[in-house]
Amino acid sequence: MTSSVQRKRIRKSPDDRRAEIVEAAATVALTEGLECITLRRIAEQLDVRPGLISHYFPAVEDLVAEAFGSAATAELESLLPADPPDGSSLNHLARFFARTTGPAYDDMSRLWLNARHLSRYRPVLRERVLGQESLWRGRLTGAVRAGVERGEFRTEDPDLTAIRILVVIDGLASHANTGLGNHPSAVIRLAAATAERELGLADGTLALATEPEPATAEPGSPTTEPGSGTEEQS
Amino acid sequence: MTSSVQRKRIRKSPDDRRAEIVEAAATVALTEGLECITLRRIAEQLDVRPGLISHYFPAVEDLVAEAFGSAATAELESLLPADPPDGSSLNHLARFFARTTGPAYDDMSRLWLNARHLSRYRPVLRERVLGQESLWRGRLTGAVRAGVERGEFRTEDPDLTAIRILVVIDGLASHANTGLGNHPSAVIRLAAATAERELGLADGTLALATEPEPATAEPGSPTTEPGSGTEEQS
DNA sequence: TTGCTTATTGGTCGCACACTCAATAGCATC
DNA sequence: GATGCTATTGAGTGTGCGACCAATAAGCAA
Repeated sequence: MTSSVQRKRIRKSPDDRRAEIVEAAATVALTEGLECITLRRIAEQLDVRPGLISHYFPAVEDLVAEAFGSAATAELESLLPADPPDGSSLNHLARFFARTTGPAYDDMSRLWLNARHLSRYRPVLRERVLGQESLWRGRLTGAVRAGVERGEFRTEDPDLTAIRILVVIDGLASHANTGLGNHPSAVIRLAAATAERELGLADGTLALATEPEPATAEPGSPTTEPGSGTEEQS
Repeated sequence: MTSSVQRKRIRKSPDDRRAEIVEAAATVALTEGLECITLRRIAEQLDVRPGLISHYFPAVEDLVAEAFGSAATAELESLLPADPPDGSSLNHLARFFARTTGPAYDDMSRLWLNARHLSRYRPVLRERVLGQESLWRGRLTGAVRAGVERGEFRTEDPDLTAIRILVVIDGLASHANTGLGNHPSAVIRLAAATAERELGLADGTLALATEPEPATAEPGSPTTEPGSGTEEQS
């Protein structure tokens, strides 16, 4: 299935090539899993030879960690932008929950699950996971704190509140590979409900505000590959 | 480094041998991970040849699923015995939380994480995981319902309550491979606190009742972790 | 003791993996 | 157009995996 004969080798700058490799690996990580990031698989995707991947990443584990970091960072940026758009904090969080509990987040749930398990064997990846965890927690804490300062939320400890919300999200994400659709809506809403309770909001507040949005220039992200369908694992 | 020379082959009944294989696989699953269940690894552990494992489990995936099921069932049985001991429902649950949030449960947390991820690629395992999930949920629901009937707990929907508790436990277990020790006690207590809120109990009710126990022949869990005391950084 | 069933072995095959390194060729520079 | 740097290739190493199967021997029954 490679693109026929290898006609001409294309020579790129190390920076470009490296970025290209990481991007390809991140895509594979999201769609097929971190253990599918192999020299052969990534090389095939980029139509180069496996040796080239080795050249840029002498140890595959480093590429795996980099791929996870890249995918997670990108997701967080689209999920909870560093500079909160002018809308209310409530809308900001509502959009966060709409996304994290919807099917659009399934790949990311799977990736977190994947990374957390693989961390058991891969120290470099584990460090990345820890870094991303504190990044996500910090970002959510910031969003909560901003809402508190605006008078929209009410909580004693924004940090603990963020942790409580994330624990619920992680708990729900645990089932990404086993039973997505069979959850009753009361379960799917668990994360938002937790946030509402923690932040002193009325029930359903964080669920309804998703649609009346002034369109913050966030169309379908171009990085999301729906297809591929090929899944194998020996 | 096998136990010296293969002196004499020992012939066992198929049932015994099969049980022995599953038990060994379950041990490996708990201590090293499900992907370490290989023909060679299990054969080495039992001091037999790999071919023998293949003979009893022509497809390794079946052994992996069986090993997970075996380990999970055993754990559940010790965690929430089917026939609740004569003690109060509150004690029953308190012991459950003491165990699930303590380090004694780390291996099991890792195993669940492992199995849930691996379910992505292994259909047979996925079915087992789904089965165990409903088993655990059912058992916890039963414990909750028993407490409600005794007048010790108060909840509208025991099933939903059980799910909410399990989601928190799963969320906490997500971090089994990436720093469980650095959680502040408020986080470790999250599961019990959720149960207390759900069941209409006062704060700390499910944490204190662990020590004044009439000794129900429950070895192995004297580690009443009051808190790891480590600070956290956001 | 002898014979027979079958649990167990030993060996082999094909595959996928990470990693290494000398040889090659793209391309910017002169 | 020639030159030199180096990004890229091709070929090969060794390991571990699941799966397969004919040969072997353990231990029960006759």
